[in-house]
Amino acid sequence: MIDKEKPGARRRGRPRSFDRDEALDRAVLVFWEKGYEGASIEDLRQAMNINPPSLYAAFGSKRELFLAAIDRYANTFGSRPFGAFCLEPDVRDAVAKLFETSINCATQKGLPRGCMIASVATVEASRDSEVRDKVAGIFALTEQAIAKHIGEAQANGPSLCIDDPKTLANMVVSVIHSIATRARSGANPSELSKLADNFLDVFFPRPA
Amino acid sequence: MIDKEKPGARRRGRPRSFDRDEALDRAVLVFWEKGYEGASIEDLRQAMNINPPSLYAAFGSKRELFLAAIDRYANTFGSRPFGAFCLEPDVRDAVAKLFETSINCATQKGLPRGCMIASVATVEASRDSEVRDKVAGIFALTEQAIAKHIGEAQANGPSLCIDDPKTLANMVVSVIHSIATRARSGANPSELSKLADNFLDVFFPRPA
DNA sequence: GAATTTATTTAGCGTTCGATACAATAATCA
DNA sequence: TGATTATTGTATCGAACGCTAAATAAATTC
Repeated sequence: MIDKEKPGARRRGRPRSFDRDEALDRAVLVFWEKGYEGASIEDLRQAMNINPPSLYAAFGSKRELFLAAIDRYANTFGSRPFGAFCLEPDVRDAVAKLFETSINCATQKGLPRGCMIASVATVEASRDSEVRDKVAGIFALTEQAIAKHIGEAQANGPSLCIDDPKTLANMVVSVIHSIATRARSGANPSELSKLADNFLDVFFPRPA
Repeated sequence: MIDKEKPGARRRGRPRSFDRDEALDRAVLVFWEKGYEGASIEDLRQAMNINPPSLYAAFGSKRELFLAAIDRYANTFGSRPFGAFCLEPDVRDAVAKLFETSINCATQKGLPRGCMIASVATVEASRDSEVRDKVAGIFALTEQAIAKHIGEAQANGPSLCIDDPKTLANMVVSVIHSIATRARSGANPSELSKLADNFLDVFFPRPA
């Protein structure tokens, strides 16, 4: 199922008239907004601006398109908060930035609410073990990466109230889960920021 | 749309051959497992053990059945953790019990994973404002009720690291959101218990 | 008992679902 | 240039979708 497409070396046959990743980005938005079952092939092909045969030739099936869309989301929207997080050397600043960008992503105007993985894919995880393993893997990887950065930053900064980076990362991801859930159900950014600030004050208490 | 059925006073016409709430309980399980769009009328009527006309006569439409199922879930499975929470006079014990029962409910064998509201209804909240308002209302009510009990218990117990009950309740609900999300994606009870314990230690630090 | 009311069973409505057959098109390969 | 290979647009396919018409059954009302 791995696309061995090499950008440089041209392949035989009529070339594809659309960019695969660009079409996948459009599909991500549809799944993110409507959920897996709620998104029809007609919805998807319209957003992707292609016909069904092109969709099936490029992605195999609706389910495979969804699996690809999960990965695509993880590598685009999903990784933005983590990118911002890694740019901050101070642990508290980093987590604050992680929360802030997560809130922005989950409530951005013109985009679906919440998180495509935590909010949408998780529902399908109940019936599809491949989706479940993918989601669990993404959660685990994210948590590990956050723990790693926390551990590194911790070595160069002041001691924290939670000494184990893995434990702290686990809690930080939990907050993000709630941000996604609340954003999807209509919470506005200011509520979510207050939630994030409260957690920050508990995890990283300012010296009084 | 309110069912004015009075249990005592018999109504005219042929009586319903099934119990409405019992059928609704079966529908809850189907929606909880498969999601709104993933659950077909055929799935539902089979689980409810009735024919389509009976389903539509009793509940109106698939969407109205779903809305009724959300309320039903909130009043059955959804309220169990809160019930256990309220029975504990000590705040820390109460929150611990809340987490424990939430984990049990979200990972119980023979039942769907996660939370029907946080995991399933939230996805539909994106497209259906009535679902969104319902979910947001349930979240808000739960949080208020938790805050109230915390406030009352706080008056009779030791002071907490977070003085504002509303803030603490907000955080507690956030942890439950993550429990639901993780359980749906395959996390086992012991992982979730560790998560809960870590939060408890932060919210309610034991005197060292 | 006859009329009325409501729920049930059976069968199937029109629509949309995910997915494809087919012929035309556009590239590479020999 | 002709053969080969892959993608395209058009037009659907059979199945499943949400839902309902019609006739029958079981209760109350008069």
